[in-house]
Amino acid sequence: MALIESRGYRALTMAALARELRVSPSALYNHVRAKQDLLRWIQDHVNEGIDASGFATEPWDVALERWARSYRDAYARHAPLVPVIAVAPVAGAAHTIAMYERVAAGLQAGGWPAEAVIDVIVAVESFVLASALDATSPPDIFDVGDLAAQAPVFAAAVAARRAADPARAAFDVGLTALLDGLRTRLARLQPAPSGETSSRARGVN
Amino acid sequence: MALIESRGYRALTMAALARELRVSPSALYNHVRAKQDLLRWIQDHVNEGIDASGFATEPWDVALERWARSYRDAYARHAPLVPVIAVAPVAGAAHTIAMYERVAAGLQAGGWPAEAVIDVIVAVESFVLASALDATSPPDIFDVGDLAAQAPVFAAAVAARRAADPARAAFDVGLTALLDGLRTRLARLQPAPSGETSSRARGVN
DNA sequence: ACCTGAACACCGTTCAAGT
DNA sequence: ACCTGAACACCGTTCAAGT
Repeated sequence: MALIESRGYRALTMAALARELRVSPSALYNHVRAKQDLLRWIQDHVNEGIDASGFATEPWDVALERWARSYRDAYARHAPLVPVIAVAPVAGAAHTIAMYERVAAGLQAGGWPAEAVIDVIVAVESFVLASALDATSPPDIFDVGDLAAQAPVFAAAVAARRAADPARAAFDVGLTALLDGLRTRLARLQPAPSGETSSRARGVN
Repeated sequence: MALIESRGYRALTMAALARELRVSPSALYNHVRAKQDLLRWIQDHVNEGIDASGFATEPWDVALERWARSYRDAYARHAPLVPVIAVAPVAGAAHTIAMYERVAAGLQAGGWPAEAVIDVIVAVESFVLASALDATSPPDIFDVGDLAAQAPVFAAAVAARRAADPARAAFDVGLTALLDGLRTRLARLQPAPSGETSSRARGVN
């Protein structure tokens, strides 16, 4: 059905979708209560393609990094869904729930206490989703224009930033820092494990 | 002019604004090229209220934390602007540029190299904006409904999460980790300073 | 159970015409 | 320079009527 959004989200209108399916717009409301339902359906489909496989085999931090990168790349291609996700409840979205189950199980196996698991997921997810949005922003977004004189340090910093993919560079800085900080937090949360370093601790399973 | 959005963003329609100003809708287009202009104007106004004062007096990490908290709280009250910010160029928005100037100057004075400053800002800002969006999400967003059997670990983790303000708890976890990781990165970037600890280093000015 | 066709209540925006 | 009024080209959604 909705495999046909190859023409961007701005064109994803109920009338256009109906035309694609050679059906009248009102017919869609036999399969969907509102457009919001359709977007949640697409979201669940996108989430099915996110790589959460590492949580079954790798240390939690390695798996979390792989998941975060896969998550960001997926939503960089589906940026208009980002504001939807923030509000849409997860109930009924089977693939989405399956993804969260893998992440939660991996974190808990890695030593995170149950009451902290969701906070970690939400924190990483927040950073990931906004970074996906950032990846779609115009490259000249930080050009100060004729106000450069009032912001010399900022303008110079913008000019000094010449990475091939600035949005990815910022994502890398943030993700690395976030993971590093989470490792530190977990290490403080639990007594030092025997033998392994804390960043590689698998915990019980 | 636009001090009158006390009735929420869903009601912020060109027609409603025109009615508020006792003017016809088409008259607005003498002051604004499109609705997007209006939203950027409001954004600049919101940014004026964000606390970036710490960068002139405090160590960079203390100032960054204060800025991030103030930033999140402001946009938790203006969540519909978040998707706009991600795309809207900064040019012409005087207060927004002034804010970035303070942040950039503070980071550079704290020892961050010019070419890394924007990446740090973008990373923190991404996390902040998505957390603001998250703060407006319904509290039952993670209820798995009738799929609980397929996601036992996740469902248990959701149940174990009983903070008074879950969104703020996740924000705290993420911000603390992010700042911690950034301190570590800066310490690795520069040779150990004399006398002070790296987290308190002010650098040159 | 699923469709059509007409209609409704909106959107943002343009443009000729006025003062 | 700034306004009005009418119009345009859309939106998502509802609902009676058909098969």
